[in-house]
Amino acid sequence: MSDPTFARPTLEEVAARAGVSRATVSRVVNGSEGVRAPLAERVRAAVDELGYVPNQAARTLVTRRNGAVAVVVAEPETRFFADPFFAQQVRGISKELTAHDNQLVLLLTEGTADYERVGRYLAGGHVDGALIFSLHDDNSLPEMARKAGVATVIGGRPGWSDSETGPTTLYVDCDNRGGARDAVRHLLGLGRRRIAHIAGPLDQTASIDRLDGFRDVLPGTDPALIAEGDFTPEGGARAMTVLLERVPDLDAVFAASDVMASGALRVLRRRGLRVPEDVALVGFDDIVSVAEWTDPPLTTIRQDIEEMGRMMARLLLRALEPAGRPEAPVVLAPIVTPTHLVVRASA
Amino acid sequence: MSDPTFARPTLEEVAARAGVSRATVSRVVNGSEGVRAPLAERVRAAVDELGYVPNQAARTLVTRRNGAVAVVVAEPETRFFADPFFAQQVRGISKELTAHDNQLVLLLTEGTADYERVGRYLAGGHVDGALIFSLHDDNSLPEMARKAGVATVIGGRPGWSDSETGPTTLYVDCDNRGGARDAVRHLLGLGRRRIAHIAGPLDQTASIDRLDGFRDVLPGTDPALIAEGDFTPEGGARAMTVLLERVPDLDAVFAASDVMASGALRVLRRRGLRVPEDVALVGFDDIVSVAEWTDPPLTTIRQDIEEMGRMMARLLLRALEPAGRPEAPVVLAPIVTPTHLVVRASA
DNA sequence: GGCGTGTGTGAGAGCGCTCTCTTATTTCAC
DNA sequence: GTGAAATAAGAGAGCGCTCTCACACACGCC
Repeated sequence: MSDPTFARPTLEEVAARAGVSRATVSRVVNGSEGVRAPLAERVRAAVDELGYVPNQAARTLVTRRNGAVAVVVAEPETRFFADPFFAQQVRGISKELTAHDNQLVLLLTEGTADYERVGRYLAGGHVDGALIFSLHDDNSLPEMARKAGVATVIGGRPGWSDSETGPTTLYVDCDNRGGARDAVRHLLGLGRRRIAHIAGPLDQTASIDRLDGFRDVLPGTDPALIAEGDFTPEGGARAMTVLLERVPDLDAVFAASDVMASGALRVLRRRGLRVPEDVALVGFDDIVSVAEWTDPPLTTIRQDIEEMGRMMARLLLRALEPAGRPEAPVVLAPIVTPTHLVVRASA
Repeated sequence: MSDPTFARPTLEEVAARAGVSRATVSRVVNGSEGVRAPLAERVRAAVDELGYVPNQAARTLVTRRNGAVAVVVAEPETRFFADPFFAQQVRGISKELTAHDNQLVLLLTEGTADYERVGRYLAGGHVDGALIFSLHDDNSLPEMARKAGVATVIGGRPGWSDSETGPTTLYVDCDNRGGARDAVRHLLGLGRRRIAHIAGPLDQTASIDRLDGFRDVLPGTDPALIAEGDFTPEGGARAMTVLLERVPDLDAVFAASDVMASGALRVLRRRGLRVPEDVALVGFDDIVSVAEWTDPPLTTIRQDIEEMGRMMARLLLRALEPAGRPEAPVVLAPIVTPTHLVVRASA
């Protein structure tokens, strides 16, 4: 199958065929200046005839650039796959990366046992940079990347302060807190007064920030109106059940994700509660395949997930650029994207 | 960020520190025989002290092995991400690959324009093998891999015959046809007599095989009872709508995927039809996050998707092994895994 | 026509590793 | 104790590429 005698042409052979030196072929292949047109043409012809493709390993060995970026997902269990959120983000990353001729190396970890493997991989110089989704308040993965001298951008605001990890930890996140405020204000505007919150796991900054936004608008909310979920439909359902037990007359729910909102919706319907008449429901994320397809469709806080993935990739690529060009100093700073309310039928 | 002065130790430096030659260090690092214990110990100590990690590019340059496998997903649009099916499969692949110290390079294509890029990448010798999900009846991607001399395993039975692509096209698929037969027989056993089928897109072999299984049990079925979906909830809903228009008194539906079944379920409920009392519904795949969470939970045909991913990786890795060892000839053949009926509440 | 100046091309080192081949050392039979 | 066989360690070439530097050759100036 993988034919060991499968000989790819080398630079040397192309050079011989075109009657020039290796250096000249290299120049043409890499598009650098200073090769006279007719010569360049002859080289290109030789490249085509031989079907020459540069050997990346050899190139990497000397340039110390891989043209590859690792996407590290630290998710002990199924969440990476269950949640369309990651999927969309990876898609954005993939698009941006391939647009700049970079490859995406996917590193999934199952529990902290895999961290060492990831660390070794990053240190091995396989990739130029890393995009890390380090959920749960744990900075060991970014720390490894730092030690390995690999540029890093984190998905989501990290839960640790900068002083721990050096000057600037780059990350891309949406305005979770502001979005949550908008959600709650919308419910308030609808005349709802007993508003509950289904939070995400509170070891993640996204969950914390959304809860903080909720509290910004409704300070001093009865703790009975807040239940913690886990960003799964099941978790949303469980949290909804708990909330209804504690506060049977609640008239609105702000769920910290669409996926949890969909779980909550099932419970509400099973209890015979009408949405939005009896209970208004707002989600978060605007994951179309979820929010538009619940019954009724979800009012939610939209964040452009795919674009955030793109931004992560772009930020990393910029961090990777050689320092030069002082006339256009590269600004490297975390990015926080705006959110906005999308009103559908559920609230 | 990515510190250019970040100097990783080389073999040479480790050798100097341990007071041995480069070759000896290499032997120790690669675990080959013939280094006396005390020396090996000294080398290991030097490796640890210096934090030496082999440079993969240099290694690849001489061994012609990358320790990386490409996962190519040819899906013009959102399906890769919308459908948990791929996600689970990738997870299985990832597990198996990392267990054998191989990396997963994810290559997503958006339309055929990207094919060329993928072809170039495969030809560039970046990866040892490729796992291709080439949906739609199109063999240009596997063909590219073959031309590039890259070992390949396809996800799902390819739609072309072997004569087109040489001796053996390796693939892993489940017994779609047999599973479909089981589904329909189950409905028949429940006393249903007007059984409809929501098929997947019929340019994919999985859809065709499932339809064939349906027809095996119910030959000569009225074409009005068969509608084509697209493996999305929306498509399932549309197909269900069409079927109800054409055959208002149907009493059972076999959907070619759980995701489509969930769309169909919504339509049924909206029409006031009870499941399973009025219409029995069977899905396919047993995607837990879908099948267990519909209302009622779906009866479906289970295939072990993650395990299939593992098998793909394992098969590829075996194909990659050096030819040697005639005493244990490596058998390389497509794999078809069994399916089985999982009875829940919907039928 | 000699000399700088600039531009285009070639020669060659070297990236970090593996692996073959050679040399040094040990082991054991006689 | 000697020599052959077995084993351990080292020397060095070379994987395919980039990139610096030296060189060749054109041009315009005095």
